[in-house]
Amino acid sequence: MSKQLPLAAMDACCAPLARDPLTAEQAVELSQLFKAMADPVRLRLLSLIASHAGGEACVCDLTDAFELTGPTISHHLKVLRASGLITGERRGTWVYYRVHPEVLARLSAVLVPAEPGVVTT
Amino acid sequence: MSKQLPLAAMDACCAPLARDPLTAEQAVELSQLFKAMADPVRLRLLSLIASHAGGEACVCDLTDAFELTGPTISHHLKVLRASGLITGERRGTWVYYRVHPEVLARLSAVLVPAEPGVVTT
DNA sequence: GTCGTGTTTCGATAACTGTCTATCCAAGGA
DNA sequence: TCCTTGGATAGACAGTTATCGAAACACGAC
Repeated sequence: MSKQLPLAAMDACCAPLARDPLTAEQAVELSQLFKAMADPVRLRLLSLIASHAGGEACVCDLTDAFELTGPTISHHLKVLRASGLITGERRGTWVYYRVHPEVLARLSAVLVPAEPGVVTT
Repeated sequence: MSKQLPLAAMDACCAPLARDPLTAEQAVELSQLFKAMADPVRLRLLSLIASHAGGEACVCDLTDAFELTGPTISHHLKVLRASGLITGERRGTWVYYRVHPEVLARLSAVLVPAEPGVVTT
């Protein structure tokens, strides 16, 4: 895409939390992602985008789902974008957002608890 | 340590973010969990506890891993406890913490991205 | 070019968060 | 009993964040 995501998202650690202690660096990177999701509005935005048909949604769809002003929605989208969770692309009048599945997958993998049966390769 | 976890953690939604849009309620519950993890220190604490031999760690081990004062560590542990991610138990002189694997598993499941094979149109 | 719709940025304010010091409680040993 | 150690609580401070209204910007239609 363009110039978003110069950052932590892709370098975030992979080993599950419960297998090895996080380094301070990994913890900082991960915490930035979690912080981006630590807001009900942003979680719903993320979910709306991720679950939208075609894998993308325009801001006009998103603002209708909330009782918040446009600027506020834009702010939350910016936070999500800065964290690398989503990307935005302008096509004509509207801006379309889509999620970065790899980042979600990575977070999901990190949170997998230590199951006695699970042997990681 | 009486009864922590009277709350959201166990009711938090299960369907992956990317499959169905979160309701406002689900988003609030999930955001509380993510907020608890949206801090490098708390992430490392969680990781230290989860990855510790026996599945539990005492506070004395945890404080040594940081350059923070005892009360600060205690504060972060309290946040994690209040969110339902960990439980603490006093045994004699020391307090031992362990994670709630179900909560981690649930979060992990929620973050699983939409699988390319499962197309919802 | 101008106009209108949609989106972002700016500036301000209120609320929240992380950290500290000081203090207090619980358990164990002299 | 008193004293020491491990851990939690209380209160305060600085830095950050969420939200808004107003203004500015980008694009398409005309």
